[in-house]
Amino acid sequence: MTQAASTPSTKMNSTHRRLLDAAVRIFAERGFRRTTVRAICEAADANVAAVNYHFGNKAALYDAAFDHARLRSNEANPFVQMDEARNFHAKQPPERRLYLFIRTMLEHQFRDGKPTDLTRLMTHEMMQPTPALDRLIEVSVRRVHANLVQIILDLSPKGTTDKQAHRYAMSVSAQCHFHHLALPMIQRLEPTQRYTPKALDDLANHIHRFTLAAVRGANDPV
Amino acid sequence: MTQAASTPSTKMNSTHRRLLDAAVRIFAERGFRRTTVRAICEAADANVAAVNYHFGNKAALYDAAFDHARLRSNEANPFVQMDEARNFHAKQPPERRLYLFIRTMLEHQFRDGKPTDLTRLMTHEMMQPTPALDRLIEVSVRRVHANLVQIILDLSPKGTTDKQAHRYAMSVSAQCHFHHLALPMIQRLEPTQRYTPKALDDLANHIHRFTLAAVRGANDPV
DNA sequence: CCTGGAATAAAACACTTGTTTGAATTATTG
DNA sequence: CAATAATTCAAACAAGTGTTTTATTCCAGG
Repeated sequence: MTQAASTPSTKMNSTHRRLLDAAVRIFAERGFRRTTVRAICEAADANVAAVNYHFGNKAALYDAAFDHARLRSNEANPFVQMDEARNFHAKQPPERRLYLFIRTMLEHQFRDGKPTDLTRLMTHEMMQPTPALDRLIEVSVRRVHANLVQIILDLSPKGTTDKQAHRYAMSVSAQCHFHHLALPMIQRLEPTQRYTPKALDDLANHIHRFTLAAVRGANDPV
Repeated sequence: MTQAASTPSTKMNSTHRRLLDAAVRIFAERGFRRTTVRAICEAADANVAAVNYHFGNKAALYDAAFDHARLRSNEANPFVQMDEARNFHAKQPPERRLYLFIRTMLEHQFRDGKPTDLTRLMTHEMMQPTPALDRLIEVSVRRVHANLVQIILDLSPKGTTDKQAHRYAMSVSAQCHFHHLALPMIQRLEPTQRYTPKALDDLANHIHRFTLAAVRGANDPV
């Protein structure tokens, strides 16, 4: 019989985990449609039937891989869970919180100079959304966005509306996400561009200053 | 025999053009991998063999469709060719040129409230680049980016380096492109968000003010 | 050791999909 | 009109792919 899908990670079979790891990596690389279960099984050193035995089918494996990537990413760097970061830094001035937000976001997206598996999976979801995207948004994106809006509100003049703050938040998110969303274009436009820790630092500083000047400058009258 | 690939548009066969139109639409919708030549032929009311007869194979049809979309887009709105817009507005003050740049970019990307076919094709290229991306960049993106950098330089204080201007330009492009690159996420985060002409107008104004305040504000010391 | 279920493996199945073939049809041209 | 080329079409091919089947191996618990 097929193994239960929600088996706790502790009693996971070895091939179960190997399949999951390979799936994350290859799905992130090629997206759902372009990856074959045979490629995953080969990478996981497992038989072709293993996917259906352990997960039911390819789609279920994809969902499991997405969740696995999200959990693994949070384990690797719990600080990156934005809602915790918010509490952690609640006492800091909003300028500082904005910087930490930007910096954390960028570090979450790039690792060893290239987008993380989770980031790549999410980017693929932008092109062909699946239920995994809805889950990710409800579980993480919505709270992160709310935190950003709050930071913006905290450093905006009184009377700033939620709608205005939302727009500013979008401009910040845009600057943070653009670099992985448009990576192929950026790389071709500026081949020397790198995403080393140092470069991410510079980038975070740029976005921070850019945003701070904008928010402190003119206010949208609308 | 197969029809020459570079047949001038004037003597294009009828099914040739129908295939191209259908290809643009469906490739834009689903990307290269997920669209089948059968789907295209059905939409074009042509036989399955028509693709190979008129274009050689699926990949060549894709390339042709990409070029077709680019040319058609330029024909539909020649003002949108940024390098022409630059000459056209060379006499305007840089603030005005920045606004026109942003506005034109947004209008180029959204049509009737949703991304244009060319924009969708380009977004797919972000996920799985093909030679079509390199062509697009050399033929259009590079010049557009250079124009933006020049605008930034024109409204920055003296002593602003190209590297700084490049960073500012990236922040502007990010804000312009984010809305179609991350559309599925934005729609789920803010379901009321629309991209009507009026909304694009507001958005352009926001990005314009945001950027202007940032550029006029602090300068990156790096 | 024996046994029964869990896990793995090899093979095959059913279906999709890009491509080709070869005949039929239509258009062009001398 | 005749003939030659261009185009369309139905059918089939070959390769790839998700999934299933069936048999075999592995391995705890009796």
